[in-house]
Amino acid sequence: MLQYDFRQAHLVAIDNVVFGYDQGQLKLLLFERNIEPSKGGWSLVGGWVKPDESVEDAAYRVLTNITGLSNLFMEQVEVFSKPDRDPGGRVISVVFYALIDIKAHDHQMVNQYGAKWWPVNKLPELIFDHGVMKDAALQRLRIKASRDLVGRDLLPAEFTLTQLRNLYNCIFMKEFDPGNFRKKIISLNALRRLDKKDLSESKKGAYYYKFKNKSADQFTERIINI
Amino acid sequence: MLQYDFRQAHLVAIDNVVFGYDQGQLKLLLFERNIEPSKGGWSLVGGWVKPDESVEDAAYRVLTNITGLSNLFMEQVEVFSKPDRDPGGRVISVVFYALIDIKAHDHQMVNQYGAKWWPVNKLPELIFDHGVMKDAALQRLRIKASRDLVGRDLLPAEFTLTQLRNLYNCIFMKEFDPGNFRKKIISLNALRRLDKKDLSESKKGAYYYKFKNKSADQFTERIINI
DNA sequence: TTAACAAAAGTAATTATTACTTTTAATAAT
DNA sequence: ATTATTAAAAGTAATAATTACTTTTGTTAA
Repeated sequence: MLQYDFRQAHLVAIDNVVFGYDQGQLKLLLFERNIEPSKGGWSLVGGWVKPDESVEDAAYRVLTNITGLSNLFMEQVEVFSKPDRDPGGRVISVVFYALIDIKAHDHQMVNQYGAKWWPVNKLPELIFDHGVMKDAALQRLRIKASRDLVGRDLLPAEFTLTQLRNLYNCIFMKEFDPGNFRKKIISLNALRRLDKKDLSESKKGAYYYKFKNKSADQFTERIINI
Repeated sequence: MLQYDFRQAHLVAIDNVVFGYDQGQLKLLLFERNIEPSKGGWSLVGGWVKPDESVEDAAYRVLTNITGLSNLFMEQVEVFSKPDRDPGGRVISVVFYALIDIKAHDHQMVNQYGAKWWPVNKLPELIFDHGVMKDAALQRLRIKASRDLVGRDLLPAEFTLTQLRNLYNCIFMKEFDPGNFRKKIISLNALRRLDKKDLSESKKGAYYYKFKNKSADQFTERIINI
């Protein structure tokens, strides 16, 4: 166990880019930092990696502690390790992104930690390199969403194709053609249409859909061309 | 500098998946490990991350030391951090992949370190989780090669379209149609045809091509559909 | 009863992909 | 010299996917 040289050890942290979707907007969960350096600035959802856990376990632990949610979708993004990236000291940070249903998580716990949901296109100034981390995570989310339907973790269980399209509009920051988007999504055969309509947005009403089953949102086929 | 808790520090290493191309084959540079654990097994090109360098700097330093090459193309793949991944102790490893011209590097230095080039489809048993690391790196190489022409770092300066196609065949482990591949590559407008032919493979001879300029292999357009 | 509205369906033009066939330019054999 | 041989290079036609639209539908509110 001790044949390796432990003199050159590093502090390793994780930072989670937590995406949520609410009121037609893609949002990010941010913390108001209450310790120096950069006290008062806004940061991603971070924490230390413990000696006997993987970085994945650390990222998951930190996020479930705050949101009260389990079975979160999380994916590794990239390591940030410039020696001066954190003015408080040399910290290597592994970035993850997570997708969560804003309605489902424990708001009280989030509030108690001083966290707040911000629309991705109206973010406050982020500390350190967290802005770059967010950009990298969004790019990874786009790659994910270009191959798999990402609605399951962000939308309520029952949703309209218009809602799904709006989520994709937010993720890719462009307007998808309603007819073509509908055609493509239905061709994937991953959603089941319910005999129930949302009448709040139009006179005709839009059918509610739900995901068929757990594995049906994993495609090999491309949904969005990026 | 000392407001962070340095009691829970980690050993951080890098492992490079070094791809080369030679004699029509995609190859991997591997080391015969001369320390326990797994002495005698084959490993990726690894090294420790020093206190005041980024993981990118560490990966680059390790590889230039061994090959004598500079200006290497390298890209971060993923962090491997399961507590028991290395039986010698808890080591967090950041994996990179690199593309190098086998003909151009310092063979003597490579040999002196006990390294050897192995065809990717005839690899020896790799130590620890290095096999998984290799798979992840190959997948990243495919994503890269699906958007950018990757020949520049792997092929000699002048090459035929048949050679380039064979490289892509190796990377994607499938046979691309000669006519369609040619059509696609030429349409990218990234190569310049020389008034010179390679007559070793056919009676007619195949024109040599070279890359136009440094930035011409960065496309937004898709080359290969994955 | 009708106007209004977005949902949902349909369409036609364009572009990209695929699976081929034909022609070409050189060498080697006759 | 002529011809056979070879893979390179060019060409083609069918199919599939994408795009930019138009039309129809079902429901509510005026």
